Amino acid sequence: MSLRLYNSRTRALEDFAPLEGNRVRIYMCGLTPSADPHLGHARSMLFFDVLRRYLEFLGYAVTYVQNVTDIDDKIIRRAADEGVAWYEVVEKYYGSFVASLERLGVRRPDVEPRATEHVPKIVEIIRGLEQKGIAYESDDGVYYSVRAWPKYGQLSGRHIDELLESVRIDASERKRDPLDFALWKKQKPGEPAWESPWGPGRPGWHIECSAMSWEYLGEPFDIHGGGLDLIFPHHENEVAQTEPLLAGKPMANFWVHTGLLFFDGSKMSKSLGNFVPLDEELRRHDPRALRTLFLQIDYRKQANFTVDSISAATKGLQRLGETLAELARRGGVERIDGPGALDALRSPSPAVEGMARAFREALDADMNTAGALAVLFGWLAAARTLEGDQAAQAARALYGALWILGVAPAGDRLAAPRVEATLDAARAAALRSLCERLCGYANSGGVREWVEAILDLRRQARQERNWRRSDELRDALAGAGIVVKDSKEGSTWTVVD
RNA sequence: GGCGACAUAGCCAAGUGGUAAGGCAGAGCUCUGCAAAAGCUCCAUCGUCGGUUCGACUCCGACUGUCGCCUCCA
Repeated sequence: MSLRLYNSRTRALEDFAPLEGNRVRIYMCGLTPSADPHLGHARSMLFFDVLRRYLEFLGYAVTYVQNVTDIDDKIIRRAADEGVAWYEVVEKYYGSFVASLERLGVRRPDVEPRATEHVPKIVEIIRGLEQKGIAYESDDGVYYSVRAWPKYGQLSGRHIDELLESVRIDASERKRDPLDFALWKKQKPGEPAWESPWGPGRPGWHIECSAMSWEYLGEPFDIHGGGLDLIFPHHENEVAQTEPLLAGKPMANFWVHTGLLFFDGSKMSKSLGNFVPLDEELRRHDPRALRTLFLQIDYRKQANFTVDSISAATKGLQRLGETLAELARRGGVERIDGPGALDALRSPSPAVEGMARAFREALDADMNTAGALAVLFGWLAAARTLEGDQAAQAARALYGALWILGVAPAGDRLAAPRVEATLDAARAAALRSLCERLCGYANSGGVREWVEAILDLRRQARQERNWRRSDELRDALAGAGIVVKDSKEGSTWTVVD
């Protein structure tokens, strides 16, 4: 029983094993921060976050590198448009990206290297290619000679002659072959530049990933990831730049590509402009629900995002959380965060053995997260019958599973209903005056106190079996955005969105 | 034009050569003063047409449809 992953390099499902000992080295193509990131970016990062967690669960020591391509044509253009420096553009959009990923529970990479900080390594690689006769200098830059590398096109399944038919020839570029691409771009007036043997300039797109993966992971490394749209030309060119210097070894053992995300039927992309910025999307929806939604879709498939699909994920996740809370309560288990939750899943007790095995089998099968989630849901009914120590084991194992998927409930959900007010100012004010009217006063405590004060009145009414009064109070609260639910243990309430 | 992916119930969506996971919605029931929540139960024969096979949703072919890459893109 082991992890099998689809390898784009070989176009086959393969058993995964590290190249070296227990260490798994992953390089993920991150962002070129020239515009607001969107949900599609999040999808890729989310998947690799789960892959990373699962590899850790399996006992591997994972090194995860995700680059920032912090200089390119679009960043320069954007800076000009906004009248700011190129690095301010980078800080703005990358900062927003990082903040959004944090909300999504995506762990920070071990290293987030930037292209502009790795010019020496970039130069070194270009030098090496020059020596092999694969790179050449021209008036405006240093180019990669596509025809000098026989394997060009292998990764993405292209043929040079076919590519040639549809290539767009940019007359401004001085290259020998239309398919050649820039390794180094010589400085033009007003552009930022770094020193190099070819004079001031900047790295071309692609070379930064060759340089930084090599720098931090060594060559070859285990897994190279990215969105499917990067396979050509980006990944193809990375391979072409790196492998001539590796004496026949592949740059990365596994290439893992995530499917693209669509919004109302067409691809989300910066150039099409048909997307909602990620940070805005995260204000509208529960980040964990977004995670769940993506986990319910095969990572390699195209996925169409619609607003409706998110509510289904939200509800399902809630049920999972409710059962977990119940198991934790019965078993007397505190919230377990992080890798500490994994032991119960690694060596499961009899009560959770079946679930643990099925859960792993699903993830072993090319990270079938949808299947893994289905295992959890399917197990819920059986789990609810557990008591005492068995409930404790079940709770721990479920914590572990949810940690791998990154959708473990927030701690406060388990302890008590969410009471911290997320009410907007208008509704909070309405609530305050409601409290004043009903109770004759409103202390300065805030939403929580006001709701509790009103609920006290209602409890009284219920004790007196004054159902009419009770319902009036419930309706009044509902009018202010507070939903009350009664159970045998008492009333709970939540703020409605 | 070249290359490729996908097509499963109202929606989202796993999966396998031997008679279809799961989530949401919907229906019934339990609980409840009522409501909500929660729980239990029910709810598809897998785009079309051929072929291979004892047997196909799963393999092959054709067709139709949707989408992607070939240009910046997770």
